[in-house]
Amino acid sequence: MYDYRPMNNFLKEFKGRGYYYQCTNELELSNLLNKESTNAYIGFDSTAPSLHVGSLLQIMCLRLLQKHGHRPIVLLGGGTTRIGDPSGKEETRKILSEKQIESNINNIKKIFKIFLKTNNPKLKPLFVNNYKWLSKLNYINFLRDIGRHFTINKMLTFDSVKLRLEREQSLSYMEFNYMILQAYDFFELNKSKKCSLQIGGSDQWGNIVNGVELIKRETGNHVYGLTTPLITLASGAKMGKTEKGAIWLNKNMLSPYDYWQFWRNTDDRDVLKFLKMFTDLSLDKINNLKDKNINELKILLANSTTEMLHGKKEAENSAKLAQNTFKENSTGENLPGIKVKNDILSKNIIELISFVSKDISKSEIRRLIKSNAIKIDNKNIQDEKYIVDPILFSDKGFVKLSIGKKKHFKITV
RNA sequence: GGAGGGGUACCAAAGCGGUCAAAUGGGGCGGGCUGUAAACCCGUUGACUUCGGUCUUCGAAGGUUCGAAUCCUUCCCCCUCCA
Repeated sequence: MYDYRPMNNFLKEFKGRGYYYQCTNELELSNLLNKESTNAYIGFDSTAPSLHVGSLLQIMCLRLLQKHGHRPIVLLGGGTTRIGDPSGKEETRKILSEKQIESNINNIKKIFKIFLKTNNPKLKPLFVNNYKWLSKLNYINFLRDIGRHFTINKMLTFDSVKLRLEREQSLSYMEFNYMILQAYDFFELNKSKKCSLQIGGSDQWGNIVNGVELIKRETGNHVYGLTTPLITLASGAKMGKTEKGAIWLNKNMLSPYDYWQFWRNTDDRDVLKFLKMFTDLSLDKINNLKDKNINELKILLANSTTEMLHGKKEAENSAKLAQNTFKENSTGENLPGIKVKNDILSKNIIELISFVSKDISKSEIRRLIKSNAIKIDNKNIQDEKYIVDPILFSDKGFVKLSIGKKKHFKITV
């Protein structure tokens, strides 16, 4: 029997933007979303004090959901963070202290408050912490009521488990239970928050399906799962972590300017894809942009993404700063300033750079100097013993230090 | 439990008594080209340095030796095959 009702708009856009990978029952889900405002959840890892760009796709899913009149539920896993998802992990994860997890969760919440801001009280994001219910579980009851729905035979076939076993890496009983707990989370949210949809990365498929089945068996409710593809860059690398470090979403961990730069430096081949995935620009509009100059598009991408996270003003400042730095080769007055004490300044250039960018070793600084990478006020410095002349400070009050072509600092005394 | 193979820098992988701070590839960084892209080319890639050198690294701890990543002993970990 065919159902000719049109596909739900959320799903349509979800697919159009490239978010779609798999769904447990697309047709039924489409009908449900057409019929009523639905609550949907995504769980986020709380092992770090911020989320990075790797989680952005998930966040965008919730944002899209909200745009289409459904309510996002953000699960910050105080409970499961204490255990650690074995999916994709080679080894057992370190266990964090409660205090750390609490503080992580609070920081991460800030990100969602930005992305999921709304005036409609019905669509406000719901924050839940699974520690609340997982910590109260009674072992015997849990085994009897929930555990009976899971067969070891099946659990052993899940990739997260299978891979570990195949490689003869140890998988603790604690981790083995992760998938059951995640299924239980969904069950709990279905019960208490009427949550009928779980979204996640494609690696979460197994965990999500478990939840869907558990709910069907326990309650007879039909709920759904939806997964997003793993985004790989044109270069083949995973998104989110560069060699310079993760692209964090919290301002205090990565400046808006660096965030802007991350997007500005997108590989040509990824630009349109990212515009669809990570901006609010309509798909029609993006399709019309195809022939535009690629660098214009990258700036558009950087502006849109930065504005969404850090606000219009920060986006504009970043764009302006980039313009100054790269196009006009300016003196750098808008650069983030770094205060340096006189005694460091009066030593030599190596000490100065070492102070400004403390993760570069002195040997490396020497190498950089030899390879023409260091500039003061756009002038190449070739002498290791160079000392910044105080006169340079006198007219504008600062000096621009450049390390390579992309790192620039405004040095003040 | 038995037999064998192995643990080397960010990763992969050579070296198997001195010439080893350790070949090669990937990655990173810097330079060139350009468009703050990709591709390509060149350089560089333990730390400190008064640029003469000095110090610390080859699973861990000991030992042999003028000298050890390389040989010996013990220990830890991983892999393959058999039971």
